[in-house]
Amino acid sequence: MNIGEVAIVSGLPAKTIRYYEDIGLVKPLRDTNGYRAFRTRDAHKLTFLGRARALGFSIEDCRKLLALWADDTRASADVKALAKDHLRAIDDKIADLQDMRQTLDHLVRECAGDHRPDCPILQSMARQTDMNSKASG
Amino acid sequence: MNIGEVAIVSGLPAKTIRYYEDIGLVKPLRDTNGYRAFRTRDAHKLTFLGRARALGFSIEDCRKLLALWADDTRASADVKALAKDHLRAIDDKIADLQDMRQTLDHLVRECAGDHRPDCPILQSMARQTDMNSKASG
DNA sequence: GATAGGGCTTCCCCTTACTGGAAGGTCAAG
DNA sequence: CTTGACCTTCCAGTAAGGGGAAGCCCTATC
Repeated sequence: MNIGEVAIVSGLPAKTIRYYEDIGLVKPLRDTNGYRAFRTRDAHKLTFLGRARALGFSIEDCRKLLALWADDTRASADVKALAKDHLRAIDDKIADLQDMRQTLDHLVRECAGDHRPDCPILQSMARQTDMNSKASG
Repeated sequence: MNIGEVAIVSGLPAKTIRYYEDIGLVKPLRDTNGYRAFRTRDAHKLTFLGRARALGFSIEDCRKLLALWADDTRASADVKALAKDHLRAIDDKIADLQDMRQTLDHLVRECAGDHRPDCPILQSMARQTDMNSKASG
């Protein structure tokens, strides 16, 4: 399979596949003309990578997952630990975003959104703390 | 104020403040020794930037917000529009993360997490579609 | 055989928003 | 005069690719 075909099969852009080769995630063969020659298992690996990335795993996590996948003697506990760590990271991100969301949503609701310059959103971001107002320049 | 002091006052790392000068967000004066000399309004600007960034606004959005903040004739509608766009972007991100979270959480619950190699997490990421299984290498 | 086109190759720069570090100037204290 | 904390600039790197140039390869068509 050439890169174009494996791109269709795996659902990944050719650019991404070349990048994955660069960083050692896949090692396709080469035809005599220099073209990459992907085997079926390379395609499967790329599909795997696409799924793992879609679940938000980092490239380095994907590298570990691939190693576990390839290891018939793996313990599912190791995979689960990776997944749970990632789940926690996702939860943290969601919490951060929800904090932002709440603050911003509140400000948006407070803002009249008319032709006048008065704006609680700007006021909130400009409000100086005591610490700041003490500093004179 | 030197950069160290304004870093404390604004809560931003000195490195970040230099970067903000590089990209034109703040324009501190210079002392004869070459040190940056921040005025009170520079410090306020940096605090504003820190707040806006904490709400997740991009640097380019921050640039627009600063311009609106500086413009006494602004319409609060313009600020509100920016904020609402950003709120939508946040909502999209949260939705994406929650999708990931749900899938991953499901897989984690399915996985025994023991010494055996059988792992629904890996299986899920490795599962080939019909399209894929048709491709032979 | 020449040509057109599409696919493939490598290479380098660009993105976001900084962070780390090296090499060196400046300032106040002892 | 030295020490140490501050400041300066510049270079490189981060995550995960995307864009695009310059050029080779392959097939079809004339």
